[in-house]
Amino acid sequence: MDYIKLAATLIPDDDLLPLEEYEKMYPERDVPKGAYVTRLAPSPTGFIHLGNLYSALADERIAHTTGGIFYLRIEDTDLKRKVDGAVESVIRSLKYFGVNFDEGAEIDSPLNCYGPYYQRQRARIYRAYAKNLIERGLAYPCFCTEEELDAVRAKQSENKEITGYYGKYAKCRNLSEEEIYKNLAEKKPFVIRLRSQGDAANKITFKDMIKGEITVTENDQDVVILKSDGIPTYHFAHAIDDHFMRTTLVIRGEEWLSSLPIHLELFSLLGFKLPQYGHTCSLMKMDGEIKRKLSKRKDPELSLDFYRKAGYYPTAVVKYLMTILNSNFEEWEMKNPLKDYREFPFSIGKMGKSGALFDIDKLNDVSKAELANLSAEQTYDFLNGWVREFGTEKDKVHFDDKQYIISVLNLICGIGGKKRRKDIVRAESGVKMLDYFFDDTFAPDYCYRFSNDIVNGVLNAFSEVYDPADDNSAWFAKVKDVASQFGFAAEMKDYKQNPEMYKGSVADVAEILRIAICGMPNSPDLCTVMGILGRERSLARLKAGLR
RNA sequence: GGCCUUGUGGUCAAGCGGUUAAGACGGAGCCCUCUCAAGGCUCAAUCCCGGGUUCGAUUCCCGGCAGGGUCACCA
Repeated sequence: MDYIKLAATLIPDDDLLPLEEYEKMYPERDVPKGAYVTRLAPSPTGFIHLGNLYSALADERIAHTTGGIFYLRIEDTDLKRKVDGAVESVIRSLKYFGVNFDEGAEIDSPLNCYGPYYQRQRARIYRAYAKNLIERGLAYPCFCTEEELDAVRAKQSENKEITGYYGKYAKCRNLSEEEIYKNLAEKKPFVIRLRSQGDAANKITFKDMIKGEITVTENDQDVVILKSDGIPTYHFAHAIDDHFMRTTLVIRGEEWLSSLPIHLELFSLLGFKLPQYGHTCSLMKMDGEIKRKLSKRKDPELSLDFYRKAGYYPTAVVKYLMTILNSNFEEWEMKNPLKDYREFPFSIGKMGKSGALFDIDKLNDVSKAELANLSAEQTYDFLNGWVREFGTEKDKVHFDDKQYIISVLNLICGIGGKKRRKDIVRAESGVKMLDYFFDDTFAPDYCYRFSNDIVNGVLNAFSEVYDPADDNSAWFAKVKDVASQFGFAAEMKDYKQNPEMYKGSVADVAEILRIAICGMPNSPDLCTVMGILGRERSLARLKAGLR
C-alpha cells in the first residue's frame, strides 16, 4: 500500500513543518543537572480540587527543590467538557495555596518558549506526527461506528475476552487500499488509530518513581490517536507535549497506570526519549464501611472552595498535604518550627504507595497550630479577609473596629501570655467565637447549675464590688469573697478536702459569673473578658443574667 | 471477570531478617487550673491469613483473603 499517498489524503494539511523543525523549535531545556521539569496538565472541565492540589504540590516541590521548572498545560482536547474561566480558576486557586507556576497557559513569563500551552492550539504538531506515523505504516484510518464498537465490546465481554480494538477485532487495521478510498469517497467519518506493534504476551518491568518496580503488559491495542474531529486523544497529546515541552518527570494519578503501556509504545514509535513517571495514589475517604476515592461529585471536602469558605488557613491545608506526601515532613517540622515548609527536603521516593484516607481531624490540628503562629495583627488580617468574603453583615461591622477585635484576639489567642492558646481552628468557627464580645450577636444560654436564689445573690453581690480597675488577682480575690459569702469554698484545696462542707467551690461561682457575662460556661480568662467589654456592658450583663 | 497494584494500632505512618515495633492525629486518664483551651505526664490500641526459606520472619518466596485502580473517538 502507498502509505505516503494515504497520509497525504488523510491529512492533507499543507501548513505542517518537517519533523526536525519541531525538535529545533523546542530544544532540550537548559536546567541544572538533577533538576526536574514537571507540569500540571488539567482539563478545563470545572474546578480544581484537593487531589489536584495534592499532585500540584508534589510537582511544584520537586521542580523547585531541584532548581527545575513547573509549568501549566491545559488539556482541552475534549470540547464537550470545557468550562469557561476554568484556567484562571486553576491558577487563582493554586496561588491561594502558595503553588505557583514558572511558565505555561495564562502565566506571564519570559520562559514561555515551549507553547502554545493549550492543546487545541497545538493541532499542527499532532497532525504532523500523526501523518508521519501513517506514512510509516504505523497508523491507519478506522471507519468503525460507535455502534459497531459497542457491539464488539459487548461480544468480547460476553466471551470473557479482553475488550478493545486489537488483533482480529481490529477490523480496519487491514482494510485494502480500495476499501479505504471507497469509504473516504463516501465521506465516512474516520479516526486515526495506532497500528500497535506490541504483543500482550510480553511483560515489561517498569520503574515508577513513586510505586517502584511494576510489571506492565506490552500494549497491543490499536488505540485512537486522532479523533474524527482531528483532535488528538490524551495518549497521543501526552507523548507529543511532554516530549516537546521537555518534561522530565510526569507526575499523575495512578488511574493512568493502566494506560502506561500505550504511552510506552507511543514514545518508542515516535522516537522520543521516555520521561520519568511518578504515579500518585489517590486521596480516599470512608463512605460508611467502604473506603473509596474522594469524588468530586459526592464529597464537598474535595473542592478547594470548601476550604476557603470554611476558612482554613491556606498554609495549613498545604502542610496537611505535605504530611501525606512525605511522611517525614511532620518530624522535620517539629525540629524546625520556624522554617518555611519550602525548606523541607522534599523527596519523591518517600511518597506513599497506597491511598491515604483523608483525615479532617488531622487537618484541624495542623490548622490550629498554624494559626497559633500568627500575631494578633496577622490573625486579624486573615479573619478579616474571610469575613469580607463569607461573613455576615454583622461580622463585617464588627470587623470594622480593628482595635477592638485585636484586643479580643490578644485574649483569645493568649498572645503575650505564657501559653499561646490554640482556639481558632479556621476562620468560620473563629469568627463565631467572637460573637459574645458584641451585644448584637451575644446569644446567652443561661444554663446555671444552681438555684435562682444563689445565682441572683452571686450576681448582685459581685456587681456591687466589681471595679474595672482591678487587676487579675484583685478581681479574683473578690470572686473568692463572694464565694465565701454564699457558702462556697474560696480555695479549691479546701473544697477538695471537704466537699460536703460547701455548696461548691469558687470555680462554681466563677461559672455563674461566666454564664452571665459570656452566655456560656466556658471562655478564656473572665477578668480580661470583662475588661474588654468594659464596665457598662459587664454590669448590664450581670444584671441581665439574673433569674 | 482480565490485567495492574496495596495490605504495620481507629487514621497517617517509621522500621525492610534478630527492635521493649518510632512518631503524629484521634481516644482515655492524671497534673496544672476560676471554666474552656493550651501545655506537661501516663495509658490503651497494630505487623491480613496460611504455607514455606531461615537458627530466627512484620521484614524474603508462594498461595489465599481483603482493599484500590483500570478496561471510551474522557482526561
